Amino acid sequence: MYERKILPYLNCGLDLVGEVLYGKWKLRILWFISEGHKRPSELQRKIPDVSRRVLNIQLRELEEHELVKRTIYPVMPPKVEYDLTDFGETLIPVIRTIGLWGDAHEDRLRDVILKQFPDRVAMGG
Amino acid sequence: MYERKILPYLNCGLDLVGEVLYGKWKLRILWFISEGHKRPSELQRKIPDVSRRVLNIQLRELEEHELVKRTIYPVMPPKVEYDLTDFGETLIPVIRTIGLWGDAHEDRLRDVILKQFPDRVAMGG
DNA sequence: CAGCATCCGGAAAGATACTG
DNA sequence: CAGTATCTTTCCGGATGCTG
Repeated sequence: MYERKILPYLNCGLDLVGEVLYGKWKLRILWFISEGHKRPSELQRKIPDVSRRVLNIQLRELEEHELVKRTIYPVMPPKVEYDLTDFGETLIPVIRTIGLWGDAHEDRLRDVILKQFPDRVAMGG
Repeated sequence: MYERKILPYLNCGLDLVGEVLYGKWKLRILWFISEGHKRPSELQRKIPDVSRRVLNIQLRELEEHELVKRTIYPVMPPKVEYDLTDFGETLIPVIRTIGLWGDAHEDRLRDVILKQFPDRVAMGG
């Protein structure tokens, strides 16, 4: 597990949110789990660009931040499911707001992001 | 200027937002600028934990993403002001939503974040 | 005051191989 | 299927010093 550096700057809600949402895939992970409990393999299928290792790390962090909870079924083969906690549920409207803005401005966002990489391809991952 | 790696995964609004908001201080920078145009030195006074170099870099990125615009006054000593663009303005309600959630859950957030660092101090930056 | 150049430490994320 | 351990790359963010 990575250890984030000391955080003396956490003096406003914005920074605190930034802390728990820090991580390249967390928004999408939370979003998918919000659809209903998900198994790790499902999440990876939904987010194929993330490696299993990083997926696990970010799930662990979300778990430590009490946004998701993990249920382990003692069966063979192993089965694990992730759900949102009640706390995590409260975050979903926020993520939804973010996603809606992103969707509403998708074309422009793609433009301004990709103009930095004129030689690179965006889609087709 | 940093160059982010190739981005084949940008296939939903959530990812796109993550891309333009990626950066430790961008939420707060945008938030402060949304109060009205700000000079770099003002921003640094408001966010003392950020170095001038990083502040400039993130301002540049926000500028490239067309969320803020920079006005240079040809005077001596130099004077520069940052404002939100119209595009940037549309993001403010989103940031506000994020901040409100963070404020509403400030205590709990501080708990879950800091329990990872039992030996460290949170405030007083 | 505004901003850039250079150097640098360390965290985030990726690749691979392995265990239960 | 779920998860960890190790190694490596990328690159974010910080410190300092210089220019206009």
